[in-house]
Amino acid sequence: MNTKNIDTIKFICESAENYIPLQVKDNSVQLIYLDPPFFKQTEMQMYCKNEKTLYSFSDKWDSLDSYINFIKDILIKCKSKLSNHGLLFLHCDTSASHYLRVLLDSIFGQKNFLNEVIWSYRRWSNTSSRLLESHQNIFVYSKTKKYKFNRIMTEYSPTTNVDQLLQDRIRDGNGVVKYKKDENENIFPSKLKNGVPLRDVWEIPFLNPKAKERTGYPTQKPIELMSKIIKISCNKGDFILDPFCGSGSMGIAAYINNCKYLGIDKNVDAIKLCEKRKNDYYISQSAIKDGNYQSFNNLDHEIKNLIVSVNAIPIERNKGLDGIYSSADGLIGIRVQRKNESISETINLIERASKTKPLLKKIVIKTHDSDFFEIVPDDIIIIESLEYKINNVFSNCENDVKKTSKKRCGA
Amino acid sequence: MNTKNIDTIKFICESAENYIPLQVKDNSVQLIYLDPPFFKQTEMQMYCKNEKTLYSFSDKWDSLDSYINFIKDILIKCKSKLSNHGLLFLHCDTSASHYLRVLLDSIFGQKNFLNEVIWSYRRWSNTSSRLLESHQNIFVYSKTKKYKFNRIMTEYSPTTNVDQLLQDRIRDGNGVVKYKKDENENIFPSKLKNGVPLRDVWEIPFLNPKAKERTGYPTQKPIELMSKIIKISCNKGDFILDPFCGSGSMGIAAYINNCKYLGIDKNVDAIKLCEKRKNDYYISQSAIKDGNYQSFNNLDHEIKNLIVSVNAIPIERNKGLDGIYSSADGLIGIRVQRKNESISETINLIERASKTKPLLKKIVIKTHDSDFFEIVPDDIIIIESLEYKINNVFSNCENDVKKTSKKRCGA
DNA sequence: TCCAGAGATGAATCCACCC
DNA sequence: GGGGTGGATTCATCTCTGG
Repeated sequence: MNTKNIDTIKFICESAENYIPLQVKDNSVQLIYLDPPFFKQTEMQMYCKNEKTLYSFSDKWDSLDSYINFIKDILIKCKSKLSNHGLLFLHCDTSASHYLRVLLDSIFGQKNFLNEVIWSYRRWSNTSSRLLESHQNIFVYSKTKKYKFNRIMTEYSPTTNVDQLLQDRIRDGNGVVKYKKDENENIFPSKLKNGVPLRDVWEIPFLNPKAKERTGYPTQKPIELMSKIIKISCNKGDFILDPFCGSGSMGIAAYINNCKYLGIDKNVDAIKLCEKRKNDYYISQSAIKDGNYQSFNNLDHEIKNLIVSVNAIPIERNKGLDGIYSSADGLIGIRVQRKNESISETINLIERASKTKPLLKKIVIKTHDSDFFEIVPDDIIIIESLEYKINNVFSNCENDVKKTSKKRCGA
Repeated sequence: MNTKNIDTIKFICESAENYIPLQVKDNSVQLIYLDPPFFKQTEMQMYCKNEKTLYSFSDKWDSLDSYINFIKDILIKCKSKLSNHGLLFLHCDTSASHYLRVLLDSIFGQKNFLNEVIWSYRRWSNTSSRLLESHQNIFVYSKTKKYKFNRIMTEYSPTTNVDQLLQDRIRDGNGVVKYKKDENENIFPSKLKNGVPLRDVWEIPFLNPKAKERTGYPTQKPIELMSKIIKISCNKGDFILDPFCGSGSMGIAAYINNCKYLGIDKNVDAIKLCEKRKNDYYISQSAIKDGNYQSFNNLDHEIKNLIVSVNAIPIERNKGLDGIYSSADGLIGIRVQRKNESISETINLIERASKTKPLLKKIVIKTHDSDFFEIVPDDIIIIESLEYKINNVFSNCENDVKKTSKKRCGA
């Protein structure tokens, strides 16, 4: 039984600063999500082939002041619409986050600051003379101290001590925490724990350029991120206001989470896109996050260590290839012989994997004795692993000693 | 040969704002790391059982203004000491990060902002009606555009397509990137690859209350974090200034990374602790070894891995001996040739170290070419390291090619 | 000094191909 | 045919060069 109602998701083409004061009821909004231009001082644009549309908006400003004043106006108008139980999320990045938060402090009060959420992601990149920017900031403020905040629990860290979860604890006379026991040294099972509270750093994949979820709108946010914000702040039926709705990701998330929603954007193309998406949306599954992708597990720890120790690049995605060594004169492929693999199998695997690859040579690292490969191809070089060689020294020494003692016996 | 010198690590008990203008030379500092009170409006304290000392400092302020003015004074004094190539790192948390960054903008200029580093960690805590705070912010500014920034490369994502790393690409007429091919559809091998630039979000474990590295000082920072900051901004011998040195973690990291260092703190107990930590070689050693800090001491780590991987016992405190293998019939010593060590030095070292030890054989692992040792003692076995052999594969290839072309010439 | 345009780059998704 | 494997692609960043 689908209780969702698409009619509670609305998109309006208007200026937020004009529309909100007139059309939204005071104190009626549970969640305000603001994703304004970030003060990048550039024109944001992207051509969408499917739609044959050039989506664009301007993020160029005369000055920081004019940008801040623009946001200030909207924030003040938003505040009066926010319910006393409601939360406001302002999404920005390092470009102007500090000025925006000073502004938020002045409008909502320092005491109503709740969190700085860090949306952290890994993304394609290029070398640069600074660190690769791979996070955005989301500030969370409430209007009053009576705000609603859904506690979301996450899984325990793998290093958590099991006893902590299973046994009740108590403070002894000296204030030291001990496991609680009765006079017969029986432990007390603890009340059911339900996990660790949600952190303020969120690792959520950035929308990949090839992701189906992509609409072609610049700065599109992942639905997974929007959904997390809703889960914290809203129950079913709550009203969400999104004054810079862009491609409408928050609207889709609102629909999924059974919330009412109003998205506003002054860009006609954006609103057209939102309406289209409302009827036909797609959420990409992150293959790497789900751990479904077997090919990523090719390298176990030992082999990866070995590859890294010789300054080669580990390759996790290809079956017959463990690493690439990048020398001044060309690229060399490496494969390490596996435990249950004969050397001829190893050679076959790397040969197959590198058939189409411009590798100058291929190195096979022999880790143990197995069969003898009579015809080793020209471009294959077999090298014995250090472990293999040292172990051989050890066993040879032992043989020597045995020989010696035999002689002694014989003498 | 140990080039580290503990005398270049200095701790001073003084007020930074008084000491710095008088005692530090203008434009002389490569890295200024500031870890001031965070404006928590509370007394920070922690009782250390071992030392029987209550470490504490006040983070209470009359007003935000008085806090900001205090920091402003220090920042201005620091700026004049910073070299034109230098970097300043200001460590803070959400309490006042925005006001601090506005201040930094005003002193260093918006254009000299480089990064906001997010130090992200998992931490135990009770549930609360907000998200669990689990990050701190570090702002990076330069004094001029001529700053020095060491590019640190990290591993490629496991999902990266190998072909991308192996083949050259080119933009076609429509600006679309394609693999480069000649008229015969032959691909072009790509240039040397060296990884992905370091991100601005750093996942580094928080010092848990039981960690050996813990000194008992509140707000103590992990050496791994300090070391990363140094690696970005400093070369060997560079000068680091730390006006709020606290427990002295940056000093230890400076020592590990061969940098000169001046730490200042007005708290007597803090400076006493720093001095103790500096002289207690064991503490700093354990800090390096116990925390999975592969990054500081790659060689040590690699060698230890190697020793363990062949089921030998690593020897930590002996100059000439890295490991001992215990065979049924006797003991075998192992030493790995160090970077600045000739093979004869390596052999001499292990010979000297094992003079009084009942070793059946000694294994020397050759990592690079140096001198040729004509008379190798009977009980020494020289084995080439994997990295050495892989490096040599290529020069052998080149020799082959040369031989072939010689033949061709001759023909 | 600043801007425009070209060149490089890699995460990870989609999808073609192969057994 | 279906599941696994890997090839090609997209595009937001950064660098560099020339006007």
